[in-house]
Amino acid sequence: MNYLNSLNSAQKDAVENIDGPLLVLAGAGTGKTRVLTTRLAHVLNTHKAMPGELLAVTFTNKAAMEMKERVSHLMGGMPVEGWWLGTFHALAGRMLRRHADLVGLSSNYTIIDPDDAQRLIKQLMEVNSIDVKKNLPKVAIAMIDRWKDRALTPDKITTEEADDFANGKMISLYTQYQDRLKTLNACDFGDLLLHMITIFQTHQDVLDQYHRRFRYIMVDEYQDTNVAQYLWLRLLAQKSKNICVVGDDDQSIYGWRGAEVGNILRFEQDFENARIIKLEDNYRSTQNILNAADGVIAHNEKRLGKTLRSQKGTGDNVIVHGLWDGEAEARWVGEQIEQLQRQGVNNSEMAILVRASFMMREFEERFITLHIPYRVIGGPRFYERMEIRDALAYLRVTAQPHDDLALERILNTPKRGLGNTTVQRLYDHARTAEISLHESIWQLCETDDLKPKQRETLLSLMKDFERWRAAIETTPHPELAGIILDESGYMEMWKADKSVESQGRIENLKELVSAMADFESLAQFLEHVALVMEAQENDSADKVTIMTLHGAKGLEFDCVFLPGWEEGLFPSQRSMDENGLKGLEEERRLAYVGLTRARERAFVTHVANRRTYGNWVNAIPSRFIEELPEDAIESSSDIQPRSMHWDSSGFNPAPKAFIARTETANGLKVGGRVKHPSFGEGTILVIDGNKLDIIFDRMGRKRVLESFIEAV
DNA sequence: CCGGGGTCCATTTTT
DNA sequence: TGGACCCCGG
Repeated sequence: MNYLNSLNSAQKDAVENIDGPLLVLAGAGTGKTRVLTTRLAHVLNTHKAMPGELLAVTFTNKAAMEMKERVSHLMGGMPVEGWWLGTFHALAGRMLRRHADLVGLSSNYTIIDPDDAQRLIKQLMEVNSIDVKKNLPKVAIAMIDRWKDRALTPDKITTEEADDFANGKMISLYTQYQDRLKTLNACDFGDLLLHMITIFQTHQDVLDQYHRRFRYIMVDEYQDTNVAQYLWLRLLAQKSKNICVVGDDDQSIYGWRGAEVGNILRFEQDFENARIIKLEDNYRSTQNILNAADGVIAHNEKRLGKTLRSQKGTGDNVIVHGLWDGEAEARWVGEQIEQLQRQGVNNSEMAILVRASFMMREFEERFITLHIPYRVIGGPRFYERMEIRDALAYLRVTAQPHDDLALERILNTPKRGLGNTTVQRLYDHARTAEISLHESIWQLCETDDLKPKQRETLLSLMKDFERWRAAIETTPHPELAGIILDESGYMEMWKADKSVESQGRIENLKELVSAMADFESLAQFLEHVALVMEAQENDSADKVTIMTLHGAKGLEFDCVFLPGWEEGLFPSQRSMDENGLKGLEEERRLAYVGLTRARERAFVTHVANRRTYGNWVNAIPSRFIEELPEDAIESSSDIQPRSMHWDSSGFNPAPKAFIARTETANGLKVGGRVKHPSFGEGTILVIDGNKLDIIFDRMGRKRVLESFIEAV
């Protein structure tokens, strides 16, 4: 097989060891994806299994898509439809469609998104007279999510675990939440796995069916699995024992979301006669970068341990640089970027990886003034946008009348005069009669509980939905979606809207409608959208990337900037307070992930003064900086020794006097209309020396240099 | 149904 | 510091 020739011996070993449990411990940049895809192709090529007999699991849709493409390519363009290759959630969801009745759902159940889940728990908390200000619904839903991560159904929660939150009613709330979901014929993300585990544990015949089907199981990013995912895999693998997991314990950074590093650390004990193959040849980074990363991660106690060997040579030292404050840091990074540009590095080969998103703004502002093109990763996703969620709600109610959450969302959108009082009355009736909102509306419209105006509006809306529903059979679904958005007045609402964003929203809606054409039916589209819909990145321009360290996992760049390496920020204080040593070790893994994203150059910075929540605080360099091996780094600092004298009070004056003015030397005034060569027109908000804060009509608020601005 | 003003609060977020 | 949320007055 010629595809084996390009692999090193450890990789080849991992590809050819097909039977029995196998852990591939794949360090950063050691060709993990390549091993996984080649192995899959190898199983097929050696006729050990047919495509339908393989189960391949990833965490992200992106990873799943990439894997499909690469395997298909290796197999000479073999079609991948119908393969059991996807995310945990997509695969479990697909199984659950077939067996939904075993957990009291019907197969057309809806998958609710985190936003709906939060609204649902909030409603329940209010019904239970829990003060939702003191007990944030966000926290309640997080508790439930964490329980689900550990495969704990309400009956398995101990009083101790539920603690005092929500007047000690969390267990009951969890039960009510699950009941409510069942009534709604809905699942949240965690349920997809949890229900399947329940089914496997209570219906041996169903489990047998999958045992017969799946001869080989492969799992990517195993270090990020939670208990539920682990149990699901274990149940599926217990017969064939042919399970191959790939991962890196040093890159486990989602513990706060329920991931258990323990799963990968324990693999040998969990699966008898398991083999471990370590991939330690690194094809990505220079040895200096690897030494730096290794020096940091070596301080962690709980790890399997491996040492990366660069196949690229020593390279440059990792730069460590201290600066006065965040502004100086952004300025310095900007200068380095300009210098690298002059050396011929593409913008798209440079990235700023921050610990927390609030740190992004300072870089954005600086890049705007310097005209460095950049892209921020981590804004709201396509399907999280208001207009998309609204449109989906219309489609969901059309497809499934009893989807209460969707119906509630659009009942008064666009405004129809159905205010809070009406909705509350409908809900009260629904609850007492134990019926859905949809039924409740029909019933109440036959009484005179509601005012005639509301009754008419509701009846007309319900008739609209009936009409659209009837059209599902006869009208192609993208066309139907267009009709719905039109006839409901939703599209009109945005067309009439004069705000800056409305044009973008209309375009998003059009994009949604055209995206539907890729699916066979409305139902199939809705199934897909809940789990998979992503913002399409049609932005191929050459830009510097600004993103969080978490977002950067799996990516690589020539040059990586790692700002904010300060105690309290990185490692994050909260992480350490809440999770102690475990938290600190996860932060350290984050540092490891950050450094190993770099191919050629890495720049670590820290500042002496960081502004957080509006006040200035002194900062000391992160302990991770001390952990960097001296001979792999080159250290310098702009911080004047003088600055060390006035610390400790916690209340320092701002580093620079800020004198507010209302007019610039050239006569531009606050409130005046101006024009910028790349951002278009806007209004001056604040004047700060030669810098202006301007609200641009199309781009929002930005800080720019006066020299680029002219009055309109 | 809207906007003004006060208050409270702050990480990371694959599905 | 600034954004999200809520209450109240028009």
